[in-house]
Amino acid sequence: MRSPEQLVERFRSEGLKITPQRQLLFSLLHENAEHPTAEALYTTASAQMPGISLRTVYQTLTDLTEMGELSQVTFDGGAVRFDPNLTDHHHAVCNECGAIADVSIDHLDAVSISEPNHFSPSSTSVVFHGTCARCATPTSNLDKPTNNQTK
Amino acid sequence: MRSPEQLVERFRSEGLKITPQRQLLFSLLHENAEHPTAEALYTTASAQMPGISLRTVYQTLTDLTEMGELSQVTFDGGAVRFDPNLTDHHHAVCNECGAIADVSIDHLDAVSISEPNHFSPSSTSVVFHGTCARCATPTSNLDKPTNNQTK
DNA sequence: TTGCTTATTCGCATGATTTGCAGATTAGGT
DNA sequence: ACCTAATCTGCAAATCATGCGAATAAGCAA
Repeated sequence: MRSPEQLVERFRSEGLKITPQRQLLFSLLHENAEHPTAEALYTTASAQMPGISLRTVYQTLTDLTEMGELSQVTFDGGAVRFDPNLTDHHHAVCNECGAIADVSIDHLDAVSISEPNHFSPSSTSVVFHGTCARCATPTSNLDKPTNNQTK
Repeated sequence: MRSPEQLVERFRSEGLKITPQRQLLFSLLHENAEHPTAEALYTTASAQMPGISLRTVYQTLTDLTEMGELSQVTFDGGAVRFDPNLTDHHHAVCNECGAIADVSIDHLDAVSISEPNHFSPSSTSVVFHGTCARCATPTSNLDKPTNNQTK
């Protein structure tokens, strides 16, 4: 996703309005690597802007997604998560705390479908499930995030 | 998933009852490569057993999943799909018709997470999006399945 | 600044999927 | 045939997401 400033430009150039709600969401999403759900963003946004509607959060997220500024990902049937990282990347989901990390992958080009399924892939997504560094460390079980997993 | 006969044995040995509803679902799932949703199974089951409850379908699918006889997969935020194929495999989703095919993957062992994310993967899942053979063939646009995609 | 036009916001209703619950039913053993 | 626990079923309810219309406000023009 572009910077809030660039998004403002883009919205203006497309005749869309710059509302405080949108500006807040732009900033909350900017370089956000937490893959938040709409609800999570709504909670955060509400703290800074009491009264903002969950409907508006969904609307803005949908708009940004349609504009290609945001991508949506879902894991294990939970709620949709929003990812402002538009670079080619994949995900690692922690089985313990549910945290989702962006990961780059080596040698993905070597991967191919075995048998002749006559399927032409236009995109490939890889999801790792496992234990994240924080949960793997027995020491300092303090500051561990609670399980964010939806399912 | 094991054969209906083997499942009957397993259920019996665990003190579970062999009901006609369960037997029907065993047979509908056996070697089913369509990755059906609970609703789809309910529709098919209802044709053969009018009156069967959607709740029972969900219950049985959940039971089989907990027994490790079935796995659940979701793509693009749609409804959960059930997969009786317990072998190590991955999926190809058609952007046109939404069909989901099981695929085996070559050289997956070569894939690794780039940077030191200190993440220990316990499992890896790969999903290809693209065009399936049937939708790629301009001829015989007859017998094409309608779009099954949930989203 | 004032006013106008129309995009946006907001709240509520609705839809889709899934699970909880409790009473009715039935499989399987005695 | 009878008992008892497992199962089935229907309905309520939870969760997540979208449609809709009325109220609001951004951006432009005068």
